Amino acid sequence: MKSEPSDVSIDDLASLPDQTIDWYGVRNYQARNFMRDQMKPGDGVLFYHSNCAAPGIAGLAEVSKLAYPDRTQFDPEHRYFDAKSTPENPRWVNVDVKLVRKTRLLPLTELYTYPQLANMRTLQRGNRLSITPVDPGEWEFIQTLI
DNA sequence: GCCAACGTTGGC
DNA sequence: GCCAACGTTGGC
Repeated sequence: MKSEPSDVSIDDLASLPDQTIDWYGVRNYQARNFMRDQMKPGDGVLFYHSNCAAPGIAGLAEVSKLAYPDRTQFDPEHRYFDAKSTPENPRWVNVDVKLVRKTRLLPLTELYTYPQLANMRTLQRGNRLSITPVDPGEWEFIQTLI
């Protein structure tokens, strides 16, 4: 799961109550569907810093709550407000994510060097999704790097 | 700041 | 339903 550290960094997550955040702001249907349909409490999460000087995996986290309506879509003052969404028929959802532990920064440039990760979805050319599945083999390999 | 890639919008 | 225009993502 990608987060811009200028918005929410791994250290920000560590300082939050219960070290947990609602993963608000996803406004892409594919990424939303991953949260809605594939993610359940206890699932492992790679917390990734994107759009920053040192992009890469910054920590391990886990899903701590099933997907539910994203609070920010209903708030007209919020940058993620969606006028077409209603509480009766919400368009956007998010899961909650809880920190497991901060890791060393595993840079994107390093991830690209491992043949074991050659097919990792988030590393594929042109991928822009902020949330992508990680294969079990990729997950296990990454555990050995951090 | 550039730009490739790709998603969304809206006229027709 | 097509597709041009536009917006966003995110590495570099």
